[in-house]
Amino acid sequence: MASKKMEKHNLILDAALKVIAENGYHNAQVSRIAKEAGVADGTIYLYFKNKEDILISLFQKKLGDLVGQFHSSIKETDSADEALRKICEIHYTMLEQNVDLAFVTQIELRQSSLALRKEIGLVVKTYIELIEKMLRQGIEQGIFRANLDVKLTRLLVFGSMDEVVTSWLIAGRKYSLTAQVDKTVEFFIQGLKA
Amino acid sequence: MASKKMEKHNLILDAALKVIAENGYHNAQVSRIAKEAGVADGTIYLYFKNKEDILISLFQKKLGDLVGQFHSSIKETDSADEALRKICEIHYTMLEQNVDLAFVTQIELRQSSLALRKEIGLVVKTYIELIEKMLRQGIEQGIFRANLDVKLTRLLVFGSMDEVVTSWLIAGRKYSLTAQVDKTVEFFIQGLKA
Amino acid sequence: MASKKMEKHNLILDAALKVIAENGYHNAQVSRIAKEAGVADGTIYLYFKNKEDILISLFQKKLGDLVGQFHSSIKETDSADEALRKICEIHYTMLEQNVDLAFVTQIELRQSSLALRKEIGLVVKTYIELIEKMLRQGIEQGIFRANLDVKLTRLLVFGSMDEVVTSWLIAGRKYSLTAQVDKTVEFFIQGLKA
Amino acid sequence: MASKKMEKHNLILDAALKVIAENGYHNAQVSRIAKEAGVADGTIYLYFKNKEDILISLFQKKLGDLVGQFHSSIKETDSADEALRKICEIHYTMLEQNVDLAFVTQIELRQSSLALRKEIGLVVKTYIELIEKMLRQGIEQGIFRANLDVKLTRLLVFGSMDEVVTSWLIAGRKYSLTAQVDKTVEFFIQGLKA
DNA sequence: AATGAATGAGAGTTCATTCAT
DNA sequence: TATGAATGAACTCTCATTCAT
Repeated sequence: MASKKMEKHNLILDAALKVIAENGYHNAQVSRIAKEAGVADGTIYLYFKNKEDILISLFQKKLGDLVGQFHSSIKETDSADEALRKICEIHYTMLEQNVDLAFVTQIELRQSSLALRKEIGLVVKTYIELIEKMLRQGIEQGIFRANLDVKLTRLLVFGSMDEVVTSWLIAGRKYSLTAQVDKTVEFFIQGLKA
Repeated sequence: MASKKMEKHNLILDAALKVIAENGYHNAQVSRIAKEAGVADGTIYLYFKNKEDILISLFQKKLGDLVGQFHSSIKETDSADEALRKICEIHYTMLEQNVDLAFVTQIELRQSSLALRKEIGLVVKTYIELIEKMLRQGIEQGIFRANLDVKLTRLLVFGSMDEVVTSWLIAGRKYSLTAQVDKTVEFFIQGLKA
Repeated sequence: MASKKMEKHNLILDAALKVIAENGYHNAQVSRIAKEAGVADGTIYLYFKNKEDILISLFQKKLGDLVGQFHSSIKETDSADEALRKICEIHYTMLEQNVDLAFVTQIELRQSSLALRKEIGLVVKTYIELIEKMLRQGIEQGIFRANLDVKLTRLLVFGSMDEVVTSWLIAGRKYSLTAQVDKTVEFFIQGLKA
Repeated sequence: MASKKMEKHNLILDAALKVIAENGYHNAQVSRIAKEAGVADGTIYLYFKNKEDILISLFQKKLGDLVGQFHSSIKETDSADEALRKICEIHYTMLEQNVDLAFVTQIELRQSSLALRKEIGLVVKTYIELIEKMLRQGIEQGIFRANLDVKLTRLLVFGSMDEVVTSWLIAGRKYSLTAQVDKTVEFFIQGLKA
């Protein structure tokens, strides 16, 4: 029962992801999503409160999955630099492997309503706090500088990776995103200094 | 003649900036901008092709002014680390001093159409190339690592600063953005390493 | 068999009355009535042709009951003025004692479709004919004026009482409706004349 | 200027009256009213806040005109029975001469939303208060019984006439409404008594 | 007999853009 | 140049009804 309900729920979310990725946020009409999912327009509203609810659910689920990946991949026993590498690796790899998701999260959903962007903010916050935790561990482990402002640095780290992904998408995915992990991590750890 | 035309042109752009900052992108109707500018709706179309053209012009002009600031502030003779500091300082200070502009560029205009975002991309690209130039100089001057991937690193640097500004806005501007310059630059130069 | 069928039939009608009284005609969705009756949406359609059929049945049954009351209360041997008093008394008392029914008949069902209002008209007609009969008897008994236009007067009598009930409901039932019987009947019989 | 604006305002109101009278309240779509008025759908919203606003304006204006008729026709010097006759005469005659208006006020607008019905109530109240004033004068003049409950009686008088008009409409306007004035007034004044 | 998930037609409203003045 | 009244396409959501189980 519950699984059957969830099945159609996911069916609609997947359809929404595809439609937004292909047509852009502003051309993702409910009727188009319904058609892509193979259900009637009204059926959408049996599973979602309104259009915004679809988008919020989409973001929460897909990005929640992503954040889940981080949590399950990074062990407490990892050294902070290993953890940092894993974070960057998962971040780049996952989005490279799910281009639709990447487009939707990096480009399309950013055009959305205030309410949606607030929800997005909440999910992103979880991720940013994961980065912060990693930074704190690095300081405790003596691997990272003790005078780091972790609240600021977590933004610098997240913002860097986020910009790299967006730029890769906009430029047309002409190179491997995953191949940028090493250099990105090296920048974080070593900085620019000769 | 031409200057009179430019006067009203600017009048409309300033009105657009104010209206978007106050009401958000999705509530910035042409009629509202016209009212704020003190002209009739139709007059807008004597100076701009369509609504998108207003926004593109707005971004080009305001952000162009900003990029101009960078070019005039940074001298060829600056050492790369001095240049990097200036870049970050101007970036943070200018946006802290122009909150309307900050909101519009960081939050509101990102909800816009593909065409606008492409235009934004062009202006931002100029800035990113300035960062790249600074990085190259640093390498030549032996201040920055020779093995830097400048195409990647320029994104890491820009993305970091961009995220810090956005986060500062969303969080409600509860602290000084300019006060983050030192730690930001130190992160870029020293990295995380203990 | 038949009684079992009627049981659920009535169950649904009672649910409809309650739902309309509580939520108003425009918020009395079939699904809400089904829920109140404790049956599935589809079950409704085993007992009623469509939504309008529920409402028509509701009105016919409930108002039919009311009209039945009149017929059983008024004896052939009553003098016309006694009969008139009984009619008014039952009219006011029954609706005062069944506020839900009063709201539904006086306020909510009047917003309904043409077809329903025609059906309502038929039931009301029976009542109006009862009033007419009473008037004829009064004339025969020499109690009422011989030159009365009974077709017109029955409307004047019904319309008066109907308006009093509606006004009492709209004003918030702040006084006793039954207490208006004496003065109403006196108006009918004596008129305004000093 | 103002008159030009009012012209179109009235144009739309007249179109609404016609469309509602011809198609019924529930088939009076905004697009249909616009077409009847010979304007674009959007133009409607330059003159009215929303659909309900059209209907409220319609009722206020048309019924306001009617109530105005009463006030201008009835002189202070009229004896109460003359005034009563005038009220009934205007009531019946005006609606007989404006069948569209009669249909809309007696039948269609009663199916409308709560907000509209509240507005209708306000206009009707003015009329009912006029009836009350006439009754009070009759008592003062010694023409009407001193023991009349004017608050109740005004409803009896209004309800009677209202029902006669509605019945005349529903029955298909097969007889003259104006011809009912004499007998209606006689009923009010003399009552049923032989 | 009973269920309830699925259907899909239908309508009010906004707002960028035009064009007669 | 400037106006601003008029345009009309486009889209979300509701809910009575159906039908496979």
